[in-house]
Amino acid sequence: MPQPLIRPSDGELAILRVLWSRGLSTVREVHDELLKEREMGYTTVLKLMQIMVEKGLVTRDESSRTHIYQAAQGEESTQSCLLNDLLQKAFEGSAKSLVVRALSNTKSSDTELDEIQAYLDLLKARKP
Amino acid sequence: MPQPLIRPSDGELAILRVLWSRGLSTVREVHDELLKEREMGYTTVLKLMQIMVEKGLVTRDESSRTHIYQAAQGEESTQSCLLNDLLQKAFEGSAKSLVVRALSNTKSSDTELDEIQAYLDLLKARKP
DNA sequence: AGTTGTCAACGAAGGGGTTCGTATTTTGTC
DNA sequence: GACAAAATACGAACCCCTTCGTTGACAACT
Repeated sequence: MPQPLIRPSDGELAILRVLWSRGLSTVREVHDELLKEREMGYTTVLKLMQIMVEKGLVTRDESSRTHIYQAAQGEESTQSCLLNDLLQKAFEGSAKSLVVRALSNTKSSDTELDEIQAYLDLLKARKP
Repeated sequence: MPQPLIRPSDGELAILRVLWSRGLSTVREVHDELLKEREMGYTTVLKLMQIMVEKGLVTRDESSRTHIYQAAQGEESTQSCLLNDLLQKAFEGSAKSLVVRALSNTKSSDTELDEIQAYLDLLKARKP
């Protein structure tokens, strides 16, 4: 069976972002990283990460005094989860609508457009 | 200046969906529509819509006894708002990542892929 | 006129997320 | 060993969202 795939809250997502980019990390390391974006207490991050353990969003190694955390689900899986949620709730399940809206929204570079194009071609080629 | 553009919650979004598709509606009409999807009390919808008035998500005509509501912001603006939010929080602002993830996620029909393709071409053509 | 039905308004309660202060335990230093 | 620093654990508080029961006003019907 596939993973449970839990939809993280905003605060949890901020922590996951740090874990994805840093890999194995302590609470202090995550806190230091988050401080670069906004002010928040150390225990706030700690509490959040403890809850995330219970939810299964992260795992931790408790063998040493300072616990070491890591994300339990990958960045791509989580992105898919959040995207699917938004897709159903705001786009009636139409991926096309979502993609077009996303493209019209932001100024993408030519390079990016080309990469999307390439991916589209790949998808089409795969079809029978 | 552009509209404030408020990010609706899940419950609010469900109501907005009804208002977008129905146009001017009473609380009862919205409630009846939502009942098709899931069970919920009339006053629950009423309360939500009252709060949405305060937030500016909907407007209402109170001239008659049964108030008549309508969405204050368009569907597309709201989609953009939600999409931008997700873009920043889960995709580091990269529209390309988001689009690719969305495409890889869902089985889009050939027709849809073609439409996306056409939109891509349009975007490219607009570039200098 | 009285009863029944519909509606808006209000308040309260519960759950989840976020924040942080405090207490406790462990580690390291003098 | 005493003291300071660092980490975890715990619990409380707050806010937002959601849900609904109750109340009071208005309307319609008999």
